[in-house]
Amino acid sequence: MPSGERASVPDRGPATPDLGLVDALAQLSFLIQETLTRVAAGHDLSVVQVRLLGVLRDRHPGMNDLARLLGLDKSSVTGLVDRAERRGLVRRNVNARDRRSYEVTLTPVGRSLGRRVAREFDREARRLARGLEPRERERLSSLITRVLVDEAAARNVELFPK
Amino acid sequence: MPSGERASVPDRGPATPDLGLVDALAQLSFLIQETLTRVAAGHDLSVVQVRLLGVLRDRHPGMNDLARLLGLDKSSVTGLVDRAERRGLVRRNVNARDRRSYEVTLTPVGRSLGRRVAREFDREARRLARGLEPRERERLSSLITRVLVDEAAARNVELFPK
DNA sequence: TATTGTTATACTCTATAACTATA
DNA sequence: TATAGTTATAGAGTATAACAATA
Repeated sequence: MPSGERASVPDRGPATPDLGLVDALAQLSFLIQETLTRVAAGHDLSVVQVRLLGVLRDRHPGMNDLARLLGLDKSSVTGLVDRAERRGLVRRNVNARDRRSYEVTLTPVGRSLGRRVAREFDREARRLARGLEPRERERLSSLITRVLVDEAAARNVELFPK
Repeated sequence: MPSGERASVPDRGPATPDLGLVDALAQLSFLIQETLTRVAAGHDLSVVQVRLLGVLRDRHPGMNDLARLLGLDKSSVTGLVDRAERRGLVRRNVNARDRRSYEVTLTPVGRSLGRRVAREFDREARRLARGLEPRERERLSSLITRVLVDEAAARNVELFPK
């Protein structure tokens, strides 16, 4: 049930409007995805290609593992890796122990491109929160982390790697 | 500059881990989009089709306006509306005043489908925040709204319709 | 001429089903 | 047989460029 409370800080001009939790979450997610899409596009990458670079940063999975990690069918990953390989961002290395499978790894170019995109996204995302006080940013980060931790637990997945 | 603050509330079991603002925002946006994708897919809709139904809820724009509202090229909107029209969700009505353009409107079926999807997404989104106290949900909603209000202002766009 | 919309074309992303090669 | 991966195919979604019709 949506409660009708107003914000407790009375120093925000007219009325401190609120979108409500659901609309706020939805619109925020579009804003973040749009930001990521824009940053990625600046390097001729799609969001899923950026995810691929991110997943490979500290892993060298096979195509099947990659499919699981990205939540895609393995046949989708074939094309994804094809295109990234054509651009010299990743490599399929033969796996000596199981000749059916590969080890997909980042090339130096892919790694550095991934880093650059991550850095830019970091900057843009912080820019979006520039209107919040440091304490508020902490609170926001903490509340969102709580939501993500709960969901990870519900899915029996670990949110914090290593 | 990334500040190194730890969470200030010391009452969460082991250590109150925090993803940091940027990762939290990114992962949250993927979680929300995944949720929306799943709900939409349950009705054989894509996220952009859901957005189309949403945009048409209280508007009857032309194809060009629609392109602007959705942030797409008008040629992309042609296919989008084609597919929705084929399914009986929207209609292209001739515009008597300008015979070059249409008025795109929801059919009753499209309107009711949009409502159903919105209701389901609402439920799922609330479910994601079920681990937060009511006061915390308010705070989260308020902080996100602040971010969105600031960004809307920066873009000179109005966030609250009507 | 300018605007509204479509068409032609091309590419990415995605899935399902059938296939190959290896285990 | 079971698993890892690819191929064939199909379709959504997107953009650019060229076009038609209307203003």
